[in-house]
Amino acid sequence: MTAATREANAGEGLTERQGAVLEEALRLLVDGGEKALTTAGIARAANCSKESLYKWFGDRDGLISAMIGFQASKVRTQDVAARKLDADGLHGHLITFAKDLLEVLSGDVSLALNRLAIGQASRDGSKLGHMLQERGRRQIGRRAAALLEAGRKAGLLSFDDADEAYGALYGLVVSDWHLKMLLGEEAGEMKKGFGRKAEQAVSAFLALYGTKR
Amino acid sequence: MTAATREANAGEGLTERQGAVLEEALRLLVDGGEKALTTAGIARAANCSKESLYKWFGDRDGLISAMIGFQASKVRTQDVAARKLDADGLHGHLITFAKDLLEVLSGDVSLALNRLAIGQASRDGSKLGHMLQERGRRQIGRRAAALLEAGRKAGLLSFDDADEAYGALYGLVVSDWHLKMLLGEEAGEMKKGFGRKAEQAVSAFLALYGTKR
DNA sequence: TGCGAACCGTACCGTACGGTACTGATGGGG
DNA sequence: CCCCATCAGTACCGTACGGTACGGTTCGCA
Repeated sequence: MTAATREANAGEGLTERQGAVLEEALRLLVDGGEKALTTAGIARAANCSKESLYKWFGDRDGLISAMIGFQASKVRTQDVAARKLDADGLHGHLITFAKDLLEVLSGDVSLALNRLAIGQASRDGSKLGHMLQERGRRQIGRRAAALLEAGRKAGLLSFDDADEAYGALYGLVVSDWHLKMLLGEEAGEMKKGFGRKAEQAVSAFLALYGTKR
Repeated sequence: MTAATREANAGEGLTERQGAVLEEALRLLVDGGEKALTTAGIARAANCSKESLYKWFGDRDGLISAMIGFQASKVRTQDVAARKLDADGLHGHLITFAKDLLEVLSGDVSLALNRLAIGQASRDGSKLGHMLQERGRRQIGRRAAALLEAGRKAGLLSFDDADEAYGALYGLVVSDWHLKMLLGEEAGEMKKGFGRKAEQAVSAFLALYGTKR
């Protein structure tokens, strides 16, 4: 809301100390959920004063926004090397992308932040929700778009609407696993199936959008 | 937790009055999110006393469980008529199923209950999450499984693992729309695209698992 | 008519949270 | 050596919630 919030949203301009505080806040959130994310708890866990929290981040919403921005700034998605692709290369890149996507979505920090944003979606006009999608999904979406476009340029993929193709890939890879994990299904048990799931999804995607047959 | 909770979970044994109270509680939840779901607020909105709430439902968790059971008991999924299927019939049933799935997932009561269960997933051992999946998703999943099995028996579909095929169908239909809506994306704007989305998804699914080509 | 159960409305209690104010300690710059 | 900014720690305030207790009312039933 205030200057402090705006500065936090920029993702930069954060003291190392402030980053450490946000790190501790994320740990609290992961361990105990939204209920554990109290200002007093953060101050206690991070050995700082509540007054400093309010000076740095404005209010609780600003602090949460800063947490999202801070976490997003740590996850940098490297663009795929834009070399020419053959069929095996595309297949491999798609597999890697699918595994990375499942890995990111099943990360406990990602799950905790998504739960937090979803819980607040009704009362804050989905400000956090938009932020999460802009900062998190947009990144991995761009990576996928670049990969799909490279596949099309190499004559390996055929689609009219890139968004539609990406939607199909995302759905085939993720299905309802994300929701199940958000609802509390043990992520540890599911991670063992990620490899098989990724291969099945990529095979299906290539059957739908691949030119080789 | 207590006898009251168990009775509520059974979905039956609810007085008409109690059903009306749960209806009002659901309305509060839809309108104002979890924060608006206070015992005092429910009592005020439903013109009942807090004491009655605690007598009927035990505690707040029991009341929420009763809300989930109550809502699930209202949504009865009619099994598909088990007549013999031709290709057009299967296609039509799949389209209907896809539209119904999108319609259910985008309903405001469904979204509100999913948000509530996700928000509590960290602190209640995912009790509500399991209940939501058992009572809600399981129903529509069974309907889909019956439809897919009928398609296979009619020689129109070919798959080894029914769960895998259902996962692909679900992913193609829903993609990331559910998450976007949970995060606060305006559901009204998206509903216009449901028809096209359903057709695309069913076409893709039939391209993957259909025997006719 | 009298009785008891169910229930509404409300007052009440303990607790915990968000946010503010104050005190004392530390440390760097003139 | 002093001054001032920063920050930790804590006490504090108002509020709101979950849960309980109690008085008053309605209604079914003998």
